[in-house]
Amino acid sequence: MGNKVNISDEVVEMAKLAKAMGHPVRLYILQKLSQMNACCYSGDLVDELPVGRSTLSQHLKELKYAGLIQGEIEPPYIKYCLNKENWENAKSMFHRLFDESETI
Amino acid sequence: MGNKVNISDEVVEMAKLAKAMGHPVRLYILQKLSQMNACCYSGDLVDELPVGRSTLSQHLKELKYAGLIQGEIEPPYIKYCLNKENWENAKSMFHRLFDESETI
DNA sequence: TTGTTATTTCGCAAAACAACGAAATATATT
DNA sequence: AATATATTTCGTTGTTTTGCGAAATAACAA
Repeated sequence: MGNKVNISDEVVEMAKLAKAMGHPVRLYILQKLSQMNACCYSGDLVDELPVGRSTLSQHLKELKYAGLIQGEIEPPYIKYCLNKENWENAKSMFHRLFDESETI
Repeated sequence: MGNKVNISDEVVEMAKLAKAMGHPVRLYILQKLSQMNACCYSGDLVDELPVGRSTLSQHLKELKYAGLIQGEIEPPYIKYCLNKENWENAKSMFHRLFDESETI
């Protein structure tokens, strides 16, 4: 009894993605970037979002850490875009999760 | 300038769902429940997951709070299942997010 | 009533998160 | 060299999360 299962790497990885998506500001950014393959600058975001520069920077850092976005230096700006490969991967993981629930 | 946007209710709601999914134990539970419309008992889970009873209970509480699962009292057990309506809603929100990124 | 089983709530400690302003960095311009 | 712009890092503060064991609850059985 009590044979502990070990949680699969996929579940751990997906939980990390979900956690990164689990804040309104971060999800807003992802939504924005996912629309028509847009990219944006930290300065654009700080103008439209109700958080300060340093706070926004932290959120961007977390999205980067989770692998969902990437920043290209484009002096004097940093251009942020989705990390497409990882985004596609995230998409298929969430797809799998929700499609397993299909009533057959 | 700096006309702050207000983050839509949908984004706030979806962030709440993502947050609830953002822990390996909770995601494991959701995955399990989503497979073939299964339900389970807290006792089953505590046997297979590497957390104590009270900790597991907290995780179940959070999933309930987010609306993703529901518990039916079935003495002496409590049977946990997905909250199908909200699960379908979550599914379509995540779908929308990821499908906006389609390269057209 | 006393005990048993399944689960939750409480109280606590440690860690992580969210937010801010000030200072630092990096790159261009004067 | 000094200044300006865009962004990040640092230090701090208050809040939330995660985890545990002990005690509480709820339903049933002896």
